[in-house]
Amino acid sequence: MGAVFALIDCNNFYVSCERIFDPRLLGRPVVVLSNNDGCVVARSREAKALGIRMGVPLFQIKGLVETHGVVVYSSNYALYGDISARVMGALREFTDDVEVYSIDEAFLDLERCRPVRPYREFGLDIREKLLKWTGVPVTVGIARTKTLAKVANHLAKTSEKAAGVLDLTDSPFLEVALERTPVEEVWGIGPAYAALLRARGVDNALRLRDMDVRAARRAMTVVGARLVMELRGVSCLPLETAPPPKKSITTSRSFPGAVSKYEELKESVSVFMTRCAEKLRRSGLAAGVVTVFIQTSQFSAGPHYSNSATLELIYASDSTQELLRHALEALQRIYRRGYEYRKAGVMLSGMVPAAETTGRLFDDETLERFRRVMPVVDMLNKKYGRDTVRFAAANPRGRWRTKAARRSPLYTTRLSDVPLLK
DNA sequence: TCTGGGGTCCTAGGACCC
DNA sequence: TCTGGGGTCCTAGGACCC
Repeated sequence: MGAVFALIDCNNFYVSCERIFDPRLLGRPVVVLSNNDGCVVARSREAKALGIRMGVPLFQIKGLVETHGVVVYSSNYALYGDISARVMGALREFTDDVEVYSIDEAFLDLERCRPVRPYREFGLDIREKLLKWTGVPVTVGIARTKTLAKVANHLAKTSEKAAGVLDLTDSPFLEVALERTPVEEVWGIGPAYAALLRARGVDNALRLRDMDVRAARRAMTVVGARLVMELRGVSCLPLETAPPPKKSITTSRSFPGAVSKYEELKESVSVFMTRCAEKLRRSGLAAGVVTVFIQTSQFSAGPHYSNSATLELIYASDSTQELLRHALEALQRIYRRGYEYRKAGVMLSGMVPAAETTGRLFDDETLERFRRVMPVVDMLNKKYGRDTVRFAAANPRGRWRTKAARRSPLYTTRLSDVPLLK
């Protein structure tokens, strides 16, 4: 018998994280904003009920926020990342076969959980224990393929009767479930494919399942063909318990206001490169390609400019110092005076395992010093806090710094922010 | 009138995910 | 005034090579 997939999805994850530490938020409309306090990226059930849509800019719902006392938070990724790790850790109490799919979702193979109880019972157990252990409410969808588990999860969220768990394995309800799932809700169908499918009368998951596979392939590449098979119960997407190595690492930010000066862009790009290099070393990788991009606002009326420069390194590196030099060279190439920049970013690619970096022809003493300094910097910053030791160019307090006016305390990751019991 | 053919690599763009 | 960030995969088409 094949796998039985359970998709565990945290409900309104960012909002749920905030609620753990401030129970007064229970029952109230709460939203969490994207970087720079720009758009809504998470909504409590009450906020959804007010008609606040995903991705809407904050300034467009100001009226609603005031009238209904919506509680607004800046995003607090340190907190969400930490809670996510706890949730995933809790899931591993049930089985080692956990695929961490995103910050708030995981797939499990229930066939490999012992003892095998009725799947629904198992799902209810997971739900109850996760709530008790982590404070995060979750929804569980169970089916014979990942795509069907997604469908089950989606339905479980909206059905009272499901009580947070829906098992569609060998279910007489399967066809009804598919029929009730609008085509755009299917995993892998975005706006473009949805429009294309609807134009052909394929408006729900059942019709998509019964679509000719070759037609699906023509319209949506092999991804679409695979998707149709998955809806038919033929598993094409296996559980991936070990994450594949990263192919690229990006750090980019929008600025809260216009940035025109080269010096300020240089500061921001230096900080972005520092963050990228930190992530790189944490993954045990070195990068052979550095890309820097800068752009003006896509919404402003003024003159637009957007450009990027990519540099290929002779030797892949994981040293902030070295990568920084290349990033600033790239920035110089694309910087033009007289524009109001609103966003910049750095991307690393061409990854190789750090341990396998090519030996250099002139492996001199200076280079060896470079190589030794980064682990020390990482260690100090881990112990005493980010940017305790940094390169002079990377000033994290510049005017370009991301706005986060309503961020909750770093409850779980900064000692001085840990809640006190009184 | 006819103007080689086939393989590989790279890139840009488009689609999707959370 | 104010509009996020970080990823992946697939394909077509051009460059290049023999």
